[in-house]
Amino acid sequence: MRVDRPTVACHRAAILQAAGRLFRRRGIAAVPVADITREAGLTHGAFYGHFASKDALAAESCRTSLEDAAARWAARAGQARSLGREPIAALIDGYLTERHRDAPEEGCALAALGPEIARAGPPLSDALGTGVAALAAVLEQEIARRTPGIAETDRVRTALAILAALTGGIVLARACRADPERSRATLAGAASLARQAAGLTPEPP
Amino acid sequence: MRVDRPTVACHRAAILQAAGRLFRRRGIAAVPVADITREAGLTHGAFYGHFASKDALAAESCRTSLEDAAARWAARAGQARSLGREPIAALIDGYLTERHRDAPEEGCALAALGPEIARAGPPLSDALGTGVAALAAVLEQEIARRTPGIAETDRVRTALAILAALTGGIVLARACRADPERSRATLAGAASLARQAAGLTPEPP
DNA sequence: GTCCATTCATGATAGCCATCATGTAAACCA
DNA sequence: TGGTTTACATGATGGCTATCATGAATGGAC
Repeated sequence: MRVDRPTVACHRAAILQAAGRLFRRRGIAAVPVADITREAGLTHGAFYGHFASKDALAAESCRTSLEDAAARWAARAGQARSLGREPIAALIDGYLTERHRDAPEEGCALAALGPEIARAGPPLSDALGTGVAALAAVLEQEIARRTPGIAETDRVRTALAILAALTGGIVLARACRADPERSRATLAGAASLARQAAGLTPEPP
Repeated sequence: MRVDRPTVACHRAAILQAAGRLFRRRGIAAVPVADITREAGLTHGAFYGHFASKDALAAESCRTSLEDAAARWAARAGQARSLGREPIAALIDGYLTERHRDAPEEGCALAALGPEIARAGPPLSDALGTGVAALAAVLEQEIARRTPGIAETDRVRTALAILAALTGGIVLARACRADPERSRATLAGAASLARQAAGLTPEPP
């Protein structure tokens, strides 16, 4: 049974979205193609009409997941600014939450899949590099806005330091999730750290 | 062919060490049991005499990898102190290196396998939690030594913040390894951040 | 020195999974 | 509206891998 053109685009998008969620929750290697298509409302046979291989899907999924995240970051920063709040603090507080820790399928692909993707070959790992650059660019822009005369070296380093604190905070909070108090302390500690890196006060509740 | 008792212990240790290296380089799911035993100088048939399952091996490997790392941290801190150097700075500088970034098989299991292990079931993920606690304990002890009157809450939070910066720094540096300059900037930025968290000066060449 | 338990190697077994082959029905085009 | 193309479903296929079964040979206890 054939379907019309818009539906085809819909199916492709559904596969991509299902893959993004399943990969982030269970890891790329642990998710069979059939699970992805089932989640998208199709069967495994439909897959290879939309993507050349599971690897190709993983690369595209990684790219779009991180680009979407960067777009959300930019939107959140803009919204914070229009409400008179500090944009970088808004990004930090939105990232280092228990909700993000507990729902990797809706969260950052860098924190959920960074090591697995970094080990992979160039098609996949390149997508990760591009995505990291996009996230860092959002932070750099906010840093430049806040400190107009900052040297490029410092701006880049600061953005990457914040990103490292965010990523590490979630990875570590997930790693010690069996000890809820320690896990919460991790989120709080990493948030203070990221604020310090950004030149903000450690605590603003 | 049977072997004597010390050799049996040797074989078991060789499997454990080979597993630790291969898991950290390629990921747990991506390493077949046969590769591990071959690296240990045996064949796949020998495996189940030493470990109940691949999962059991992974859990023990995770535990010993992280406990060894904690012991190395403690040793490095002690050595730094006896040389008149700041122990926490020595740990930070020893961790956030290009060598560590490029040789995950010799490095920290938390940075290499954190997300994969955190997704796993209790036997494995518990080992990760225990290991994180051991690493954090080393940092806490050094923090207490440097700031004797520090409140426990602050000590725990600071230790976890440093650990998050270290972990995130390596994960991020590996994620953008295709851009060497950015990757180096990540290591430098994360190191400054970790020093700040520890209350040290950002830069001591 | 003999016998038995044990350790390892070789060789199944069985399940999972990525990918391909085929058929069908509907969409698109003239 | 009829023919062709296309998207999907069903059903192989082949490779990989965890685990088990068997056998040989040696260490260790008496």
